[in-house]
Amino acid sequence: MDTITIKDIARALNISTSTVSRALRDSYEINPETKRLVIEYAERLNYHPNSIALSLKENRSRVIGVIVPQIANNFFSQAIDGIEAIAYKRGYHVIIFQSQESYEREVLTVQQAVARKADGLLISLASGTLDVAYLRDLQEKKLPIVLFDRVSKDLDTPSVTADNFAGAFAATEHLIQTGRRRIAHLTILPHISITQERLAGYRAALEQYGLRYDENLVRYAGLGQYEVEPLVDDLLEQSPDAFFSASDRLAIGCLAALKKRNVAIPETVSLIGFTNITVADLLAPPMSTVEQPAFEIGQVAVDQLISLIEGKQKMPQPNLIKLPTKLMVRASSQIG
Amino acid sequence: MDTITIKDIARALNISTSTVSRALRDSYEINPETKRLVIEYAERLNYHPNSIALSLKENRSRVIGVIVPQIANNFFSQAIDGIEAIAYKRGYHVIIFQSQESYEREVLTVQQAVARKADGLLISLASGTLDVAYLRDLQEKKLPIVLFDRVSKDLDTPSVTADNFAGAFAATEHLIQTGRRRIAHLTILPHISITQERLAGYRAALEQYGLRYDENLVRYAGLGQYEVEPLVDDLLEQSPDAFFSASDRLAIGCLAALKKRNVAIPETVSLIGFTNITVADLLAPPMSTVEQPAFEIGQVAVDQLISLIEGKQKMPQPNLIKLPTKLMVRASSQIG
DNA sequence: TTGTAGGCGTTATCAT
DNA sequence: ATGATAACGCCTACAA
Repeated sequence: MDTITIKDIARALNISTSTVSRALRDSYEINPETKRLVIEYAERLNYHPNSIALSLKENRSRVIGVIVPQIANNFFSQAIDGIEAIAYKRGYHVIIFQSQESYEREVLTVQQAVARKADGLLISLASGTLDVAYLRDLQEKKLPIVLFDRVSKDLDTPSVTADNFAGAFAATEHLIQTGRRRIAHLTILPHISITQERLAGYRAALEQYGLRYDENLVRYAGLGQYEVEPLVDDLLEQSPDAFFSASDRLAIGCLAALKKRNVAIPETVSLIGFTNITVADLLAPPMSTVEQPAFEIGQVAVDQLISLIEGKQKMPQPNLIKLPTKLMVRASSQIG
Repeated sequence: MDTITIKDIARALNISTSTVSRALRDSYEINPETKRLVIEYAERLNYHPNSIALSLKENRSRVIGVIVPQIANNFFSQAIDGIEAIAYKRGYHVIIFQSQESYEREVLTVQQAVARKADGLLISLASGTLDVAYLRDLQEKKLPIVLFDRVSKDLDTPSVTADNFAGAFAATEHLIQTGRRRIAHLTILPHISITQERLAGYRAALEQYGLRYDENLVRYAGLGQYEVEPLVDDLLEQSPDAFFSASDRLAIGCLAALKKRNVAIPETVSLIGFTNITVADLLAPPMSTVEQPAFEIGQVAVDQLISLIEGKQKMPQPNLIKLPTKLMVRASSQIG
């Protein structure tokens, strides 16, 4: 694509590039007449400064690298929405990378983001990532990094998540208060941060209400499409009277499995809902949800990152920012 | 972030930057010993060439600008997934922009993408976009552009969509074949390409089966959250015996409205389904779907774009590429 | 086989 | 008020 540069303007107007540059930047030490001439001509030719040249000169790209396990996921696409909205307003653009839940790909894409000279990184860790040493290295090289959603306590950097503990507590408590006693918990990969926080919330609620924690009522689903059904079958053998699922995908899979088996339990299913679609309203019987503020998590995370990048970290922010979840009770019937 | 450059290596090894450059690019005209030295040292320091400097030099960024109405949308996030996957493999990165369904924002973001020196643009038009003249201008300046999903016949450039006509035809035909005669069509904004294609498919199917097209059975929903219910009410006054909805959002909204009103029609609802979630399986009564290949649309579109960028447009490709949809019959009962 | 110089587009510094 | 020059990091003629 042919573009016009400051040189073209200089040549056409028989002045030097420095004058053009100054005129365009509205320097005070320039003849108003020259200024007018330059600006008019530039507008007529639709001149825009070459941001690549600027990046090279200023040694910063105004690009934020975002690394997520996968884009095609309600939670992450909403988070990216929030990220893009704020980044745009503050003069940054967003390059998206997918780690595909793989540690190796994550390392590669982070390298790529660094090679692209991203000014900072916004990362939600892949489920395969157990070791964040490679991020610590980058941090020591002064690369601003902010984690969101899937965070790690092994990296001392601002991290933004939903309050998964409180959300899981509220969900479990709700089920207990409507009379359930054997609450099954269907969740995702055991070692990632959000799973552990949710599990802790679930356990805390059980404990507070004097219910015993039974690990037979907990199942961890991998990433496969067809993993949910057998797990639900497993859990059914424990005769639960409620399900608490840790994600949309699991909740829907769980409901589908129950429906297929014609089991009457789902009246009591609850889940961490990432979306605000009205699907939950449609499901019969209805299901309560815990809504995660995905959009806001993205916004806060990118705000943190830009503060780091621009060295504005004014007040010493708490390192782990937890955004509130919201329990949405769609329907509930007392039992027992 | 402090990075090491070719200069650092040159200084450390007491050679010139050109030698370092050549050694790293594995030039044949270089002393194997020097080469080894340079490469070893570079690896030890984890040297990576500055892609911004490269972009400036080569006058290309290896960045693809993607402009979508919104990211947090099943269809678009799946398409972006496909785009990112292919782009990554071919050495490109993806910068995401949202037009928020607004023409003005679209123009702005396209400008930004151009200012960012994107090598090419992948655009799904905002519903507010009626005039693509500004894109034609860019095209004349040799900027490669590919449209996908929401395309425009006013721009002569490769365009990739689902075969909306065939999909709508199949959906309507399915409903007719199971005995419906008054098929309501709930669709989106009237002027965008996909709406028109779907409407045409709907009409063609009616015609083929000797049913009269009745515009009272068609309603156009805007972008608002709460627009669907009143439209459904409207349609109910026409006593339809089936619904054909043009999107997930509409189908779900429609089902929810029907359920709320305790209307027994939904047994026959069908929709263009963008997702492969099992929600459809859960809904009672079940609903058939027409699946759109969002991921593949993204893949094909970016492939087209990269071909344009790299000037490889070997065979004169057909300008409008339509990818097949798939009718998924979840359940159907004959009536009448 | 290696070094020197120029240029990609821009701006800051130092003249004039 | 304006111009010449150098520099950001890299590559590549051209020279040695």
